[in-house]
Amino acid sequence: MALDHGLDNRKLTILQTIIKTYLETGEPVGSRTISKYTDLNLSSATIRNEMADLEDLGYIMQPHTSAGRIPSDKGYRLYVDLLMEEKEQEVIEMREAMLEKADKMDKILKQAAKVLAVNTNYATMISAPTINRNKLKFIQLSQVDDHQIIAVIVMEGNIIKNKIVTVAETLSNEIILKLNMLLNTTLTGMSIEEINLGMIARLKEQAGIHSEVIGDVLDAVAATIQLDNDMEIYTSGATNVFKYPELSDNQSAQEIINAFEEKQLLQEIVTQTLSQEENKGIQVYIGNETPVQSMKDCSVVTATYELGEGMQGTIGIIGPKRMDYEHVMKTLKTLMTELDEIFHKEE
Amino acid sequence: MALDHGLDNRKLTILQTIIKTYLETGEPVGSRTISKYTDLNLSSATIRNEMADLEDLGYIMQPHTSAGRIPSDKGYRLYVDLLMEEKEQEVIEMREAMLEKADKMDKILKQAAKVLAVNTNYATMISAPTINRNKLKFIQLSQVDDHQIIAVIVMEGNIIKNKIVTVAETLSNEIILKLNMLLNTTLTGMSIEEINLGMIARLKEQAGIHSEVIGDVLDAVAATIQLDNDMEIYTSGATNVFKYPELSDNQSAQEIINAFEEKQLLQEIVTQTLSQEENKGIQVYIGNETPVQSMKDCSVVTATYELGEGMQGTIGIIGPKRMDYEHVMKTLKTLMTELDEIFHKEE
DNA sequence: TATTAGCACTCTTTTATTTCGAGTGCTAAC
DNA sequence: GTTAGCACTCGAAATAAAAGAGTGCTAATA
Repeated sequence: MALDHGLDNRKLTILQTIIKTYLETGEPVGSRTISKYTDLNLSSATIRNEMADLEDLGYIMQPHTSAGRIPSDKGYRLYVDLLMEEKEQEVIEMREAMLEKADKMDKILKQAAKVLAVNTNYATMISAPTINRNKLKFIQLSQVDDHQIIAVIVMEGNIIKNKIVTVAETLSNEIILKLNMLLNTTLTGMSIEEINLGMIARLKEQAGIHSEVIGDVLDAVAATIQLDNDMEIYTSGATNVFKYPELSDNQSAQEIINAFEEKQLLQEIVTQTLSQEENKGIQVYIGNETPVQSMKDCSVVTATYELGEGMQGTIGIIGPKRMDYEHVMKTLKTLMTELDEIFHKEE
Repeated sequence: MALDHGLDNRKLTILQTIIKTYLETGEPVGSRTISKYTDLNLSSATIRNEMADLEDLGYIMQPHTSAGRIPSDKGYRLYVDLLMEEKEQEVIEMREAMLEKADKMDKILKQAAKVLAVNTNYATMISAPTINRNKLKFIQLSQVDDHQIIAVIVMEGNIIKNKIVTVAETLSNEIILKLNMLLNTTLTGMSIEEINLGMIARLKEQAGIHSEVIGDVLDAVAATIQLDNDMEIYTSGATNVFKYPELSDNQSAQEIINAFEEKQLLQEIVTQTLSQEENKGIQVYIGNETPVQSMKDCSVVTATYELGEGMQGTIGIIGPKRMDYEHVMKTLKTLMTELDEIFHKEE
């Protein structure tokens, strides 16, 4: 689709030049610079006229009179939308770096976040896939000692959770064996959403005198699996924000880094991203568009990756508004592909 | 023991006043301030003479001529050593805050770090107990699917580790049962250190045709348990460093926060702390005394907590050199006690 | 002999003033 | 429609001046 901005080619070129230059330098861009670095062959005066127009249209702004222009959020938005149109791909040797140390999913993701941060020079986050609709693959109770049972739950994708349940009575081996059989035959292949009260009631019934234990265990299982319980989020490169004066100055650095430490706020970004219906691709939040107020001076680029069966996680990059969108989007796409392949091969 | 500084009472009072005042204000302390705020009833001139002496002795220093004095590392050291002598305790309602959300150890520790950070306004870290000498409580293999076995390992203190092992051949239920028996009878109650090659050889022998599996599994177990693999470290309040101008200014903030994100360096502090023989108590590293160079402008206070059986972890507080040592040490002691009790009750 | 008042001196911090230059908007000419 | 030219604006950097906090030293004092 062609984008519906009311700009002729020349204005567009000028706008793009302003943005690109500003991305590099971080300094307001003046008319002379543009007249020199485009092949439009226009004098600075002409450029000035066009810039005045662009400012009227809201695409650029002046920090103060007699300064050059910087892109407004609207300007960035147009730029990004234009970028989105040209789909490109280019595989780099990310995978190597990622697989090197990776054996389990959490390590892969941790590593991916780091690779991404180093690669882009921005702060990055990756959320582990939410397992809401993910299926139970295997569940096992084992007696640890007289009053403690450990429940190990393996989900599709080899995500492992465990939980220690304290029970009042000591259970014999046979009983535990029976409970395991019962749990596995009933629950294996089900998603968390599908395990409802009726099913639990039926299970309890079948468990007979041990219905209490089953209840406790199921509660524990549910609690353990529950995604909102603790959505794992891996981050890296938070200190990259110091590389951009416009972020490191004020207390914005503090706010951003705090968000990265507490992870509470990052979670909101994830939730927001996953809730978008057409989330196949990449989303860009510029300035105030971000779901999290403390990042209103940043841009946030997110992407969703799939593990099949409705399992999906989010990758996010947080940087200054003058982020190198082109590079970021390309890198993100690559990473998504890589993750897809790694996880599908692993399984 | 009385400390062996060569200071008379008056000098000591003056030094302490300088330090305390500086802790509060962060500004160099002048002679007039001291003459006013002590009950020594001395004029500023006299104080000045004493201060000149103290400076000669290396306890205080001037940032520049005609500024007040600030404590030197040596001055802090004396102050801290004096504090160490007066043992105090005071139980506050930390436990509530900590137990509220805590069900597993990692959550308790995470929460503890947070509570501590909020309580002190410094950056905090807690390392999960290293399980080097910790004993195996229970081990269980389960078949997840045709070619994958999950090994769940429970250590003393209910620390749970798991690992998926891929096997070439499909194993029958009976065989897995047998292997479980074998592993548990042989290994339960042993510490990681005690599991040596001879034992592994014997196990393999007993496993007969499945010796290969046993070997793989044991390797996995060893790898999983190995502490250097990944020492878990929980942190909180890294952004507290912004509260102290002397840390937030330069790039020191960046370095510290980076250390907190990467955790690599924090690990060194932990290792260092745990390697001290007389580590029962609290250790204070002032400025250059710290094991980690990037924290040379900070003070690091560490404490060791015990979970019995040689399992121990470290709690650390990182803040400016003008840290409120008194409060920190008191809080740390309380927290240690709390942790001890919580863990010993839980078990 | 220990303490103190007094004073000149030092060095940072703050504030005010100046200068410089990048960039603009406007006008008039091409 | 484009451009050269010019006066004007405003921030940033440079410079200068003033203020203040604190010291070290000397000489007087108890």
